[in-house]
Amino acid sequence: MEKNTAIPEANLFERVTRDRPRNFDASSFDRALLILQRVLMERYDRPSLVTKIACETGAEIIEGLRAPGDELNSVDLATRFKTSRTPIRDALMLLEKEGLIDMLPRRRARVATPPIEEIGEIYRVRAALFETVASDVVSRATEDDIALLAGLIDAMADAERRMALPDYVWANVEFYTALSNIGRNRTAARLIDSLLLRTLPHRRLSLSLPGRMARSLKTHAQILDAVTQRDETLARALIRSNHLSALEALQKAAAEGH
Amino acid sequence: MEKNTAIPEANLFERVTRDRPRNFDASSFDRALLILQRVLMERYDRPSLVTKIACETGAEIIEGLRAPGDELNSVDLATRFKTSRTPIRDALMLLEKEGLIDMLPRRRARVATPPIEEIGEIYRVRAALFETVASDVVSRATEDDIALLAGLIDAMADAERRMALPDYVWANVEFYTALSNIGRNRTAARLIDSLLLRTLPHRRLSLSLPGRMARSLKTHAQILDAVTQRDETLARALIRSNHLSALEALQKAAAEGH
DNA sequence: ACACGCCAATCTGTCGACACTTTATATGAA
DNA sequence: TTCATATAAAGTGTCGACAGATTGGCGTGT
Repeated sequence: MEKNTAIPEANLFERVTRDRPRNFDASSFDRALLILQRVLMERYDRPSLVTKIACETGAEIIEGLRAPGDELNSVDLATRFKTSRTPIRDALMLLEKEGLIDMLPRRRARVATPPIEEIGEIYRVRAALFETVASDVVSRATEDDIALLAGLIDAMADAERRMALPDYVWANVEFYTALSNIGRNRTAARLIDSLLLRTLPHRRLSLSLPGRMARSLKTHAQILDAVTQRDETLARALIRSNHLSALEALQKAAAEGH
Repeated sequence: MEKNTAIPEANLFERVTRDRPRNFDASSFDRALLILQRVLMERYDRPSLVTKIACETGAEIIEGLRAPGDELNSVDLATRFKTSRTPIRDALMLLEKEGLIDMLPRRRARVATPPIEEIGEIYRVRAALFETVASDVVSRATEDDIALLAGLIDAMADAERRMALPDYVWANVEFYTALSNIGRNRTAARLIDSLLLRTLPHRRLSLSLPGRMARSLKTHAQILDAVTQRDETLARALIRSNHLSALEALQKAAAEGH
């Protein structure tokens, strides 16, 4: 965030999107935006100013454009989005509720730096939620649903072949989203999405370990099989297994790499 | 930060608490306040104006002082709490995130009226979360923890003997809170609390069915036994069973009674 | 009596302002 | 130099105001 103590020539802030770094992945950013819209707007259609700001800023966090610990200055944001600080404040409160930022009273908001054990909790809670979703999916999935899931597995396999990490991640997210939809449990889906948000900033770490992507793909294909064969127990076990290995990979990568 | 420019005859709103109905249960209200503080403040100590308003208003909803569908007028609230509308708005956004009220843009906030199937989702999701907590509890509970749980079971039994429905509910909540603490999974505990909030307004309906309280008590005693004997599978099954029977009772009561 | 549409009153979202706090900078002592 | 302190700069929470949207009542026509 540029201090820019000089007079803020309005033209500098003409566009809402900030200057993006060289390796900025626009399509990945848009995916992040989409998820955020789903989580933040909940009750569909509420294209308010506040949610727009929250989505944009949240996507910047998820995409790593803002690093953990970075400050979120409400007056800078206000000038950037050309509004007053009131909507900014509301948007930041939304992001805090989603665990993407921390707000302490009278202090600037900061991009969240979740302790490692919280990450573990998130994965385990998400696994538990997804197990119940899986039960519903197994009992309700239609032929069309299964075809849809199969298509997403193909997309994941394609990304894996190309070793395209961001593509794989988002195809994976789509797969889980599809499961959530098939399960028809809106409450569970909302919580799962919310938890997903908090783990997305770390996704690179988790999947970058050698062989992790291939293993993940294999497990997901097995999940699809289990659903197809209406094997609830197996589906649940696979979902749990995948979450726990993802967590394990993440912890390992965090321990050695970064 | 008293501006004090307000009208001097503000004496009418001197106390923040509104006029309570004849059957107002102050101790129950305080219990509700406590839970709300835990959920809304998350990061401990943040006794801001906003959270205070949110807790007070949320407790009014939980205690049934505001019926589902009731309007929450921000200017009325502002005069009542002797502040401007800005903190009121923030507080209402907090309550919306907890599912206690619905806010549509440009429309007045209303006390939430969750559809029956959402209640079902909440119970099932909560059951899933508590099952994972139960696993942790079984493996980590110390002798002291078990003694604490036993004490809470006694309190529940006492309330059941006296047929004191509110006392039973809050003892029950304390029991679950104790389990959450023993489980040491803050993420799960936070979500469980949040889901609890949404079901509390309906608690009377669920427990008022004849025999329901006795059955609930029995199940909880069994849960304690399972924890004592480190029987994870049984503990999980009992927790799930209790949630599902509570849901069933609620649906039945809703179908016939109200 | 009812439906429809206009009007006034009310309420919401946003704004700029202000007092107080936190953070950064400059100053001085060891 | 380094540390502590004072002072300036910047930021946050809250306020009152305003424009536009929403609500509910009133009259008109059928």
